[in-house]
Amino acid sequence: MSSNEKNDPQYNYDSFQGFNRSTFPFFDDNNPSIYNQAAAAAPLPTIQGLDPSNMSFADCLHGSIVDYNSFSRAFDMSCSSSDVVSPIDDGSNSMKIGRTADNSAGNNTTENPSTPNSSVSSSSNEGAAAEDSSKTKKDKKPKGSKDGDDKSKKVNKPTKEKRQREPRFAFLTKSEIDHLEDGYRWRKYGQKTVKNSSYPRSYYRCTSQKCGVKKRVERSFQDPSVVVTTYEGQHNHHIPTTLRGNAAGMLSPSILASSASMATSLSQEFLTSHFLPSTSNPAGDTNSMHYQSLSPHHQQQLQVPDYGLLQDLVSSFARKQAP
DNA sequence: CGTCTTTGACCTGCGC
DNA sequence: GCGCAGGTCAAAGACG
Repeated sequence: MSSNEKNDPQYNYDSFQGFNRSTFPFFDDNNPSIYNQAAAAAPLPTIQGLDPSNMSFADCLHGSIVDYNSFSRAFDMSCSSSDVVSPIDDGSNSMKIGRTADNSAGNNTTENPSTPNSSVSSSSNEGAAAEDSSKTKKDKKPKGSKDGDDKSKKVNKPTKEKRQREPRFAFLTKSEIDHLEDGYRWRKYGQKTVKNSSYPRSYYRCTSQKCGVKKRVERSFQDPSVVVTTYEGQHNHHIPTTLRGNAAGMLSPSILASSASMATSLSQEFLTSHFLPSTSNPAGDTNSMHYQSLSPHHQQQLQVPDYGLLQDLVSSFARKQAP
């Protein structure tokens, strides 16, 4: 955790990799859940450039379909205001994402080769780099070895190229479940305690080969009922069909439409989700991330599921979209 | 047996 | 340069 993150609640945030009505189940016109009904009480805006009927949350994560920026701009609802009080602005939950320097360097090393991020010019090389990186890492000394040479080998990667972060987006979810199903399969590869937080941060990686998407899951220190999920990178594959359980179908609009129970379950998880993207970065940094903050008004309402709040957010979005 | 989680060690980047 | 904190690795164990 860097001190600047403590001081700046608006963490650098990269381009928001997509959004659609299906991201929130109640955006799904076919979703019979009560949330959908509630949301239907007021017309929902159509997000520019999106086909709201044929995208899933996974599509959103896949991120190759839409212009993220349109949504990012749309949801830039409080970044410039003075009422920014992030529920994750306690330092404890802050990501180590204040790496604008890294990002601005425009280097490429690891991560998902499929990213459409135009800033990544050598995607193929990037993918290769990712594999090489993992190989070299695996070549490192066995645990417990004290050989200094091995230690140097462990860092057998290009040293001049700073690590480039994938586009990331985070959202808050009021849920008792830490690891929310999103349709993809994840392998947990690490867990760290976070400074000033009693809740650990878990690190997940997509289990699909050649898919370097990662995500971090942690609980908000200030509001333990809120799960902060941060995705990094974009999937270069479809949702696995061999998921255990029903995760693969949970986020498919068509299945949502045919399975009220699943839809309801999902809706509960996402009921109080708040996507907090922002493109307010004046430097146009494409590899940084802003954790958009909620206004006190919204924060207060975050305490309880409130359809009105969701509509509020949507309305705010609609206003932003209006010319 | 394959997959996933746990967990301590190690690496990296940043601020001082 | 040093220390801190975040991020990652990979062996070991758990689980189905």
